Amino acid sequence: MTKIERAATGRARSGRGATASDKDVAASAGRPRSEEAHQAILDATLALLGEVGFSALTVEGVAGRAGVGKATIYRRWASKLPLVVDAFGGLPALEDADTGSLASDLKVMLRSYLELFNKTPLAAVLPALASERAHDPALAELFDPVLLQRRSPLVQALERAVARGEVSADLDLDLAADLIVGPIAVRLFFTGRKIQAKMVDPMVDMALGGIARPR
Amino acid sequence: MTKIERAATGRARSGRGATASDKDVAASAGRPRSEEAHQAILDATLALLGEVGFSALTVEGVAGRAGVGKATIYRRWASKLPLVVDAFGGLPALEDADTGSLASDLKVMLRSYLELFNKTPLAAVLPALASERAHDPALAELFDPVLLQRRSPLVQALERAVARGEVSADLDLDLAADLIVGPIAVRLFFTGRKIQAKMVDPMVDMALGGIARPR
Amino acid sequence: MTKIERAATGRARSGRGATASDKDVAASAGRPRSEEAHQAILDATLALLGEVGFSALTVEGVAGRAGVGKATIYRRWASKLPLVVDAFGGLPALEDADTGSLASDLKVMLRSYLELFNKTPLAAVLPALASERAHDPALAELFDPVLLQRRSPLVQALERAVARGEVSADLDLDLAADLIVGPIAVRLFFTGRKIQAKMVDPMVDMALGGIARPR
Amino acid sequence: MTKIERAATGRARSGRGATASDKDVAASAGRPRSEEAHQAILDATLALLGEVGFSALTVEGVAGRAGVGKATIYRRWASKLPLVVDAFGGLPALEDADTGSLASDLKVMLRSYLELFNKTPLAAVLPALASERAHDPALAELFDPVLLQRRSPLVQALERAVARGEVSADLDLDLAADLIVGPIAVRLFFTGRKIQAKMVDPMVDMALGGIARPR
DNA sequence: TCGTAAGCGAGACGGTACGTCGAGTCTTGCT
DNA sequence: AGCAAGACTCGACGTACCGTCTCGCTTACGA
Repeated sequence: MTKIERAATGRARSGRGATASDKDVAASAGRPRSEEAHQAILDATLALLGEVGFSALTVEGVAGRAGVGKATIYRRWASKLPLVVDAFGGLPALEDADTGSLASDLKVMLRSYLELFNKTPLAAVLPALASERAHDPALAELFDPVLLQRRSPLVQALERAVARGEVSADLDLDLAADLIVGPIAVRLFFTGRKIQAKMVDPMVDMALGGIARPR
Repeated sequence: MTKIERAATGRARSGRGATASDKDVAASAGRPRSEEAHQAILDATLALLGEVGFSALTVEGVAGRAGVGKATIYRRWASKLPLVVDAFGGLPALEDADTGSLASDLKVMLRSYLELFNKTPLAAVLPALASERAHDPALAELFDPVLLQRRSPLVQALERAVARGEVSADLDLDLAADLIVGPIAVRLFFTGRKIQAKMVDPMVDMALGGIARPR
Repeated sequence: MTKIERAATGRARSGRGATASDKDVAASAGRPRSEEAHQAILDATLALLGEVGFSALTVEGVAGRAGVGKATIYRRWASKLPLVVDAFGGLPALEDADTGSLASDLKVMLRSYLELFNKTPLAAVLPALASERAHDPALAELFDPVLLQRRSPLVQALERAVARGEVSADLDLDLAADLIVGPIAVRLFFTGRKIQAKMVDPMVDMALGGIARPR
Repeated sequence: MTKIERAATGRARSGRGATASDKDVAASAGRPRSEEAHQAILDATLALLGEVGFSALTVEGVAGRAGVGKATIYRRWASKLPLVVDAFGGLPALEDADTGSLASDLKVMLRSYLELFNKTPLAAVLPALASERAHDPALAELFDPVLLQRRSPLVQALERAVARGEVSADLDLDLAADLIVGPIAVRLFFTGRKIQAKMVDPMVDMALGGIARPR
């Protein structure tokens, strides 16, 4: 009732006759959720992920660190998993680089991405979420689009290479993307050592040139 | 550690022949540990890993399923992590195949390995352990040798290919191995779909031939 | 306190006549408190007291039942205790009866009071408030005058009996009142059974005549 | 366990020596419950009842004070109510006194009982339990027998008085008992003042002699 | 007649306690 | 000394209310 009136007013104001796209519906009864608390929670989550890792992360700990009641967290996220997915989604992703050649695009992108692994809890979060994904379809639904979006610059670089004729037009781009990041994933998951920036060139070169000696 | 204990116990029980000189003296006062219980615990662990996944696996549950007291588990493993590592170590690994060509070696090996993912909790366990590894150096120490050993057939196949001249002698074999299994790892960790056997050929071909169109 | 406010508001709304001199000045800026909400809250409180009892009574529940925001309750009462005291104060009390003899006065009064126990949440509220009273002096201050007022018809009946010469002039009337209602209190607090109306006569007779056989 | 103790006591009292049929079989699998913890919990409960009262008593507080985990409390009592009933049952009760006359029996008994009100949390616990009793039949079942047993010395004193001819043989002893303790109950529940020892004599005298002036 | 100040329902806020669960340890009596 | 059973302390879980605090709104008064 009130809601309808308000929505109507809003629409009237924006003077866009039938604009179906009104997103701000549903609007508020009661006190609105605190954007401040929201951010404090995500920040605390990332901080603690970096400090104690995923499995030792407790909702209670996040609440304490964020200066927030537990209920305020549970009002927004059903459990620590979607919370971590959301926090993870806020971390920087692959940054596209368009240098004119596939090899150098990839090298620039991967090198700067590797830096993120050393600056953010990314390395701790990724395997943990991957692990939970398997047994929790609801998590998969949250997690997958985030992942997809994060690797899209990689696919774009490959598409540019196709356009340039650097790679064959009937290449399976998805598989190619997996091949490029594969070694990083393997070493991230199964190795303690930090992955060194100088590994990027051999990785990219081998992925592009292949293992087998060209006859 | 656990393996050593098991080996020692096993030896003590079975062969009395050469034993006097053995170093595993100290041996038994009191009742020896039950090999039966040991195996029941590992079996229950694998069964539950498959059913509920790693994060919902509880020591209490394992004890119940194995018909064993909790203390009997803690007497052998310090916590659920080394227990799972041990159980994981009991799963079948890559099986070497020597067919005369690198491509077909790899295809045979990967195809049969993919089958294991569908038959065992491997797919559930690997990412979970990888995730814990990061924040638990003690776990890394247990886990890494197991991993290394499991991929050794892959490296051997590559070494044979070097010997045959199929690949260049100065190839970084470790990196090559990562490149080959990379796409599988990526899809295992970040995808819900089971990896299909028919993906193996394109994967191996792309890894061997490279992404870039040979000029 | 609350009563004073209510009275003041009521007067302010209706009569404008004699008001200038009234002390309840300061009066209104802004919207006056809703008498409707006030009553809805008290009604909801009594209803819920009857349904779920005192300890399961929540302010949130009262607000919900009364169709009122929590703040509207806290604006009027500091907590659920004074609220319940107020609600309790609205329940009917002992009703004086002047029949000419102490015995029959008491029997009439107690009989009709017992009926209230079966029709109102009185039986649930009294022990609860008594229990809180002990550790909450502020509550005592609210509660005691209400109690005193409620039993005054009893004392008046006794005073009439003194005047008539039915009882000795130097009788401790307060103690006598306690003796009369004592058995009801004991049974109310420590017994599940409803107190039956037919118990009233023996109770009063025994209180008046005493336990000991007159020699 | 408490039940067992009570049953045991009962049996011992009824002195049926040879009950071979001991029901407490079932006996031990696993570690037996710690009698030490049991007592520590009851002690902590009584201490806290005295300090903060019933409604501010928390299970968490009891656990902390007793140096015990919460689960250890919940393993024995379903909630704080039965716990408090049990603790209450451990408090001293009316102590029988046989002086040869009803009046002096009662005066001695009540006087020493009043002392308990000042030394134990009795005064805080009784109204609280009475209040909860109403809406919790399970509690009533625990609470009633304890109450009954606690007032039995009073009934016994009355029975002796009947035997002696001090009171009429067809007196309703239960009602008489209620009349005697009635004033104490009323003042306990509805008055802040401690009940003074010197009130005992007038109370007993009025209960025995009656309110009405003997004609 | 209109501004303004308080009241209104709604519901989020930081907290505290709830009752449950599992971790890892300890204590039974038995083997 | 190992075994199954199960109680132990501890600490996190997710829920429910507490009493307080915005929200956007209504409502009456006094300028």
